[in-house]
Amino acid sequence: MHTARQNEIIQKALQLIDSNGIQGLTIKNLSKEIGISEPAIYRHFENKEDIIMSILHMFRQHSEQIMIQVSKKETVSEQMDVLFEQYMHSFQNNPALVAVIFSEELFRNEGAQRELTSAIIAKNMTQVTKMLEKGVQQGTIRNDIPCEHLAYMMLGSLRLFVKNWQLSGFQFPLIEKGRELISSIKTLIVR
Amino acid sequence: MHTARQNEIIQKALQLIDSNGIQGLTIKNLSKEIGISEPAIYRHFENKEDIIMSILHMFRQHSEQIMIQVSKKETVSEQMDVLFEQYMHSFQNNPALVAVIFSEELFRNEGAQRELTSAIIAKNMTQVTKMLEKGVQQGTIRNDIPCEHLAYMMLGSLRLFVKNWQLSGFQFPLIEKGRELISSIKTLIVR
DNA sequence: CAGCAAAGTTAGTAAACACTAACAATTTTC
DNA sequence: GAAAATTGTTAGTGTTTACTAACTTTGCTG
Repeated sequence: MHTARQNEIIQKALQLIDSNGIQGLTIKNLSKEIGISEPAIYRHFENKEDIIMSILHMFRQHSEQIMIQVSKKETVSEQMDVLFEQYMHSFQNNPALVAVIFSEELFRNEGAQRELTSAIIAKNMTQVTKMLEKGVQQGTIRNDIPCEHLAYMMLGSLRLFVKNWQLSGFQFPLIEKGRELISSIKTLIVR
Repeated sequence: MHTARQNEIIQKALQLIDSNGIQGLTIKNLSKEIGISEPAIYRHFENKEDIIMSILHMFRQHSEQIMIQVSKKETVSEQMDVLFEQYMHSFQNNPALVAVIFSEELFRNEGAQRELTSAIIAKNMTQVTKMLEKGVQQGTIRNDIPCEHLAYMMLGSLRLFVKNWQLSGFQFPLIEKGRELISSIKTLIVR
């Protein structure tokens, strides 16, 4: 789908956003980071909007990949483990990705960015909610609380947790602490 | 502390960020919104950075005010109610505030912004964690889960919930649905 | 190895950006 | 009600922004 250079540009763009926010993503910074001239960027992407949309598409694809892995597991308990584990590994391997899970805040300009962003989040919430509902049906998840609320807690705490990891300057072991967090969540909602 | 015009500028700046992200906050937009010329802005704030810092200070003060209200309640259960209730009312009255609770994503430029932002979030987490720990000591909060994890769930779900409200275009009744969410959380962690 | 497409360059554009200088109106103060 | 401070204006600064035109280098292909 993308050439090597295009992937390089997407990755560097992500890192620029990660370290300086959306305002850090300029064509100048990007070309400097990669080591080519500004106009060379336009040999690979039509415009800046195109780069941002590619970042969002990449993240969506990434999320979908995780959900595929999740759906391979049979019990909801295992699915929750895989969901967390996969996300934690993604962030560990590519810390710049943390910037994108909060993309709602970043990409509020263009209509297209906005819509894609909303869609990704909504899909995430829906999928997790459905996963939990299946658990309720199977009798493995407690049934006295709306699954939407459980999904808020799962995804909300995951997001805040990862954000704190970033704000701390990646000071604590993400995967290890992440396992402890999901374990706590499971204690609360698995029966 | 601030003059009427300064407060007006802060509020409009907040609204600009809310509707178009941090990139929507320009002196031109701001002056247009208020109905004065660009240089007139500089009669009230030294520079743009100054405006942004004032937004953050306002939000910090706002949060502190809420925590004061919270600390007036005796039981942790009541404190949780007040915490949620106060935040929900704040967002209901001033939806633009939603943009600021995710300020970590917005203000990643300057060192000063970054630090203040991190400090606000860290303080929030610490205060809620301590509140829950007191509950554990009093025997009202379950003691089989680290309070830090409970704080992640409380604040994380609150954030994601409010964000969804914003993304939905304020379609659902925030306060009502918020009460349901905190009720669910309490079912899980109050014993 | 000629031909050609892909990927790079330098030099430039217009628009937007934060901000300033100089002056004018308005309001406050004594 | 004059002096002074405050708050506004118009016109401009230099810098940064995304992006383009025109030309050159690189690397692959028949």
